[in-house]
Formats: sequence, structure tokens, C-alpha cells
Amino acid sequence: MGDMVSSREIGLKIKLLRQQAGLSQEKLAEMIFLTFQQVQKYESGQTTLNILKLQQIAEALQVSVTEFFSSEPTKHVRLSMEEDQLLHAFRRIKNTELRGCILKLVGNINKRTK
Amino acid sequence: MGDMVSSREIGLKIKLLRQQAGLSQEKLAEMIFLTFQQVQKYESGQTTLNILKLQQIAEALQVSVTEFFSSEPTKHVRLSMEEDQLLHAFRRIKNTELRGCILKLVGNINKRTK
DNA sequence: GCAGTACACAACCCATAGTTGTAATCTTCC
DNA sequence: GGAAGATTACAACTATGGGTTGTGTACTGC
Repeated sequence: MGDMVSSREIGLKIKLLRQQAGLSQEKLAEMIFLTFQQVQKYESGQTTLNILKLQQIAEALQVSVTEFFSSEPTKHVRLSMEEDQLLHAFRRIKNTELRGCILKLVGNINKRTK
Repeated sequence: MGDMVSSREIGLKIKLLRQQAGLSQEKLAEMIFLTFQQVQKYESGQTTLNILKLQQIAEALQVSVTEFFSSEPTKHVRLSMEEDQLLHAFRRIKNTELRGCILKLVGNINKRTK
């Protein structure tokens, strides 16, 4: 359920996002109330971030915490109850062709027939 | 971008998910190569998890790491292309009653008519 | 040249992650 | 009822590594 992400990888991501945000190590450091040397350790993976610090950094860099754990840009979607229900039902359909039909049906339901 | 989640909250979530998985503190502990007393500290929020441990726990409990950062029980689901397509189409349907019909249709598609 | 900024690296220190030990709690079974 | 077994709770100790200070280097612009 999602592969392990090493401290090194998360560190690199922090560095990347920090640079994208136009922040120096020192700037970021004071935003999370630490020294810039400590930020260096994070970025190089020398020390392992704990949850609170990671959240502080995420907030400082204006990104979601989940950003650091998704190695690829995987699709994480928040579902309503209704949508969740639909998905579960849809997944129970083993017949591939039938699923295709459902897709076509639902997809064209709003389009006026020519 | 996503509210802070305290160690306490994450701890409670771990406890909940662990129990749902039918695991004792000791079982979980050996899965992550620590003592069960340390698991206790996590669950009670006495010690702050670092990223690696959180990932190990997530893996042991068969959940995504992101699960622990969503304060409300929001459903985060990983979608296939097909499912993603279905959802988008479904959301475009404004008619509430019609959506209900789709749900019923898809939901009963496998059930044999009595 | 020098002053200022941004980053890298080493050595030290102490908070706290993680340990061991004991005890309370809740079963189940005879 | 209580013996035996698991599961959890709490306290005290240990030691790892998170976090600090200190120094050095590279790159600016004046």
C-alpha cells in the first residue's frame, strides 16, 4: 500500500519544493523554528523527520503532507458517500465488457442524441 | 493545506486501525521490530513518530500513510484509469434522481432477479 | 580587496525515542 | 473461585540521534 519512502527521498523533495518556493535554507529554518543546519540534515537525509516537523515544513512550503509520500503523482481522490457506493458496486462487476458499457452509458447520459 | 495532526490523534488512529486489523500491541510491535511498550507510547501520543516508523506501521496495518493525516474519516482511494473515468462521468450528472438510478443499476447488476 | 548571502561539514550536547521491569486487567477453563 | 494465559498500563532507566554551535567554503556585487 504505497512504497516506503526513505528520508533521503523526502529530503530531496523538501529541497526541491523549497527552491521552487524561492526560499533559502535559513528562511525555511526560521519558519519552522530551527537552525538552517538542521534543515540541511533534513534535505540530505542525515536525520529522520518526525511527523510534526514534516507537517510544519509542509505548511511552510504550502503543500500537502501527502506530497512527500507519493513518489509518483498518484491520484488520490476524496469521495462522497454516493461516489464511494458507486465505486464499490462498479468494482464488483467482473465482466470487462459490461464495465465498458456502464462507462459508455454514464458518460453519454447528458449528451443529446444526434 | 491540511490541518496539523497531533501525535495524539495519529496515535488514536493507529490504535483504531490496529484493533480493526485484529492485532495486539505485541503483534504489531514485532512487525515493526520494536517492543509493544513502544507501540503503547505511539498510540497514547507520548512519543512522536518519525516518518520511517509511520510508514512501517502503515504497511503493517495495510493502509496508506496518508490515512493518518486526514483528521476526518475521509475516504482516500487510489483509482484506476477506468474508475477515474467513471467518476468524472458520474459527477457530471446533475440530476440527483438519475444518479440514484445509476447507483441502483450498477449496484444490482450482478444480482440475479428473483 | 571586503561585506553579505547561501550552503556544506564537523563536533558536541541533551531531549526523547526506545528499552527493561513490574503490575493491573480481562479472559477462559477446570 | 482461582490458576493460567494473553493483553494492556505505567514507571524508571539507557542511549541513540535530533538539534545545536562553530568553522569553512563558494559565489555574489560594490
